[in-house]
Amino acid sequence: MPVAAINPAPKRQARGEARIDQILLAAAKSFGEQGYEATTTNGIAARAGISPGSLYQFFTNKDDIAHALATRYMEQLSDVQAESFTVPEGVALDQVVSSAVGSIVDFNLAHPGFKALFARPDMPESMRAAAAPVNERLQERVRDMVAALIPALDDQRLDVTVVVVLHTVKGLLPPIVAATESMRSTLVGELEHSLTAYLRSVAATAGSA
Amino acid sequence: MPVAAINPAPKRQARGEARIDQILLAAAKSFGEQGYEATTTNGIAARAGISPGSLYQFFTNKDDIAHALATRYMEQLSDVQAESFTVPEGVALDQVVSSAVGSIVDFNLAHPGFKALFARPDMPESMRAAAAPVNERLQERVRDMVAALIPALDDQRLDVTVVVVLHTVKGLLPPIVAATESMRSTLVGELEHSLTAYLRSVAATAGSA
DNA sequence: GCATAATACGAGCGATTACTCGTGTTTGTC
DNA sequence: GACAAACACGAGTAATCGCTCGTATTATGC
Repeated sequence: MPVAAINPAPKRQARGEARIDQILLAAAKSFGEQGYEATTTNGIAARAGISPGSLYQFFTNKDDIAHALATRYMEQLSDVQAESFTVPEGVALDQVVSSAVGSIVDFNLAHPGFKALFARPDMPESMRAAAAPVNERLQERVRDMVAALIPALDDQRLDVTVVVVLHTVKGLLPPIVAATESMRSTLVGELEHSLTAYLRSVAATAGSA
Repeated sequence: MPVAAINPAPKRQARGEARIDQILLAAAKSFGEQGYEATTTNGIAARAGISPGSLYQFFTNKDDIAHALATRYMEQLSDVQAESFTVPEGVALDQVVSSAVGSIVDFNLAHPGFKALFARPDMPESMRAAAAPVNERLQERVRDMVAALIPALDDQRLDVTVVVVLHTVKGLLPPIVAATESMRSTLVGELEHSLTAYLRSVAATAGSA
């Protein structure tokens, strides 16, 4: 006989799928506004317009919500990155950087909870696990992008460069998201400026190793 | 008659001063390891080797501990910055950057709680208030440094440049602190590389506005 | 030595929070 | 329409945490 499923996954009805969407949306807003710890599950339920009990029919605990949110972000990010992170041959470095930075910033603006899963240094262990796939995915994409831009880089230098690029973006996302619209575009431009200057400099010294 | 002091500050004995040091040290370690929210006041007390009641004879609440820690960091930072952030005339840009980055990294390694007050984007409001003076102080220093390095920058461009520099460092501090020693020096070098490339690029376009 | 203030203790209080459970309602299937 | 499964509710529970308070000990000034 087959091992009995501990949690026989219920067959979701359309109502249930809609509830899940509401819950994840409410959670994303709360995470983005107050951070993970300060967000209460009862608060998420209230914001989603349901009772605490209903929330726990779709998610086993608070971490599970963060995990589901991260998974969803990862899927949506894949779509965005498929367009904006590929490097067509013969395109200037600053255009590639601009495209990638733009898509990440837009994604953060459209998904307010994202930065809580991506740009935060000291998360509780449980949440770090939930956010890990998102970070790995981003790292791979940035790695491919940098490798395409600067083919002369050996693997070690490539790794270090990816860390610098990724964490530079992480560091600047909070002020960018918090800024007013005009200030935001200034900051985005300056982030692109910084990354471009760095990558050009890396490229200039890549061959002479 | 004078207004009665609500909290007549007790005259600290040598014992009391020593306790305060123990408490702040324990708090710094806990904040650095687990973050602010996950750190419990009873945990700080236990780590400091005292009872919860004793802790509250020196601090009115948890925020007060963070505030005192921030104040202490600010004083110690002033000493460090006085040496390493001043820009002697005729010194190369990359040397100034290297000195400043080195001092900030060393400070973080020596004071494990610092990054919880400096490099974290989504803190609770109460803690943001405690950390604000530290951030302002750093901002001023970086501003002075950049202004000395690139005198041609107008005020607006200067502000933006400072934000980029400061948040780039913020973003890279977590991986730098977490890295092993050899990886750490590589990352520090690369952070200096990035900042230098960016500032040189800013300097190159500063006159043509 | 004596009075006063500072330091020390730790059990426990009040508030908060993640999560449960008993019960009732809606939806899909035949 | 009948049955089961999915959905919904919200008061309640157990555990945690910041903080208090009554009491005991140690240091200081005279």
